Amino acid sequence: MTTKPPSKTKFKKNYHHGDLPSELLSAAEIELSEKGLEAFSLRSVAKRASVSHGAPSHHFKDLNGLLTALAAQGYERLLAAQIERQRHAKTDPISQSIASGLAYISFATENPALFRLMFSSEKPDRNDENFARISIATFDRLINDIQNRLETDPYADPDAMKQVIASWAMVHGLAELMISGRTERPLELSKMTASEQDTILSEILMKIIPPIK
Amino acid sequence: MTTKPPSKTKFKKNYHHGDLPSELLSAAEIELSEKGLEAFSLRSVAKRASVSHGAPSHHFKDLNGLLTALAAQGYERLLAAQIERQRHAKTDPISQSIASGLAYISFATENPALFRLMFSSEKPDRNDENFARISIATFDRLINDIQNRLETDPYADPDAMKQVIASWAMVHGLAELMISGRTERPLELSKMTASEQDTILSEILMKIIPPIK
DNA sequence: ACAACAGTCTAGACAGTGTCAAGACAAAAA
DNA sequence: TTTTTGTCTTGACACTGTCTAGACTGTTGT
Repeated sequence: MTTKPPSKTKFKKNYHHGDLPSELLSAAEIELSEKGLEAFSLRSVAKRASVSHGAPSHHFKDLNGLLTALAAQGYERLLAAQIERQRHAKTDPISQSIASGLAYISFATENPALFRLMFSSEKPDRNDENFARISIATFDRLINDIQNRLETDPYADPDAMKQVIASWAMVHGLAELMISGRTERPLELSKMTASEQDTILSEILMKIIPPIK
Repeated sequence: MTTKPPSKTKFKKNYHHGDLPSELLSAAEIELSEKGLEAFSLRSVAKRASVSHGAPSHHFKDLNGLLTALAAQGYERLLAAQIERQRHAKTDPISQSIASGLAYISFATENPALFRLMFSSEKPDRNDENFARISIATFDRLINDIQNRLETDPYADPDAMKQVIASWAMVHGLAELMISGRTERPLELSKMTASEQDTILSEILMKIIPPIK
């Protein structure tokens, strides 16, 4: 079983050093996507990173601490995906909103366990500085998109804020229903190509775009 | 500690009998709402029902088996709450739809852990007969509501089906965002009375109602 | 009436979990 | 070189879900 040499050589990985924190994070992400949130285990993560079960505690306070960091990293990727998708979309406000929504949904369907960790779990510590900052940034970006579309500041105009919440709820709910398999029966998205799916999803999302004002 | 008499008397609860299954279910529901889904434990449920840790297995296959039954029971209550709320609402199709949505949201905020178990967890067995039947019934009721509103059959009219999904996603997403505390900062619902909240929520839900056709 | 049975619950064991304390080890600082 | 600091391992603890064997109760069959 001990195929690994005694690591006497300085070339070998290391005793410390090797950036264990980020190694643990990527191991955790793989574990999360393979086993799902509810079967996620800190000890498996440590094992996957070829490290003892007690090692993670020196870099993350807790199991929840690691999950908090993982979730924060997820928000960064979600945000990046939205920006990237908007870059390739038309520049009018509606196209930009749709692009953002489609990216949100893609992120959810491609990383369902991570998405649940970010939005539907009580495990991440919402008071964590990093987590709070980045998750609020996601919301602020949404506010900004809608502000461009409606040409009013949602924080000043209550009806605009309702539109913001409605839009977010719509996108978020659609993502949740999709990753829990509830749209498959009525929509049969799995029988379509990716671009056909985008078309359908865009049409659904358009339902929340107010008619020409 | 053993304040309980040896239960030699036939009056005392029992050895068997006493409808342990339903006693376990209600104990489970209390545990679920007190500790949350992620800290839920089968052994605590057994303890709360004053029964040994092995007892539940004779009535529910699994931990997941018990949670499946609990979730199914949740769907029944959700459906009942919607029907009840619609009974007290105006009879026009739009008021009926809004009433159904508000009941959905109330259910979620009053039973957040149960709601998550029903919709955002992989623990319940979706192939369970009872679970599948009742969860589909919930969706069918939604279909029916929208059918009344649009006067077309969503299964025949793709655009109507998109409207169905959009409406469901909206309500579901709003519920999810609320129970994860994400609407508090923008809406400050906790500072309002229940009826004020209903007004705001209704206005948000109205955003998905298509304009007079 | 008594015996056999089926249903119900208990009790103990097992592997797995997260967390904590004590120690071993390597690299940097003195 | 010695000390100190940061890093990781190891073992223990209480807890989890599941399985097995057995004890007890109530019913059925004769």
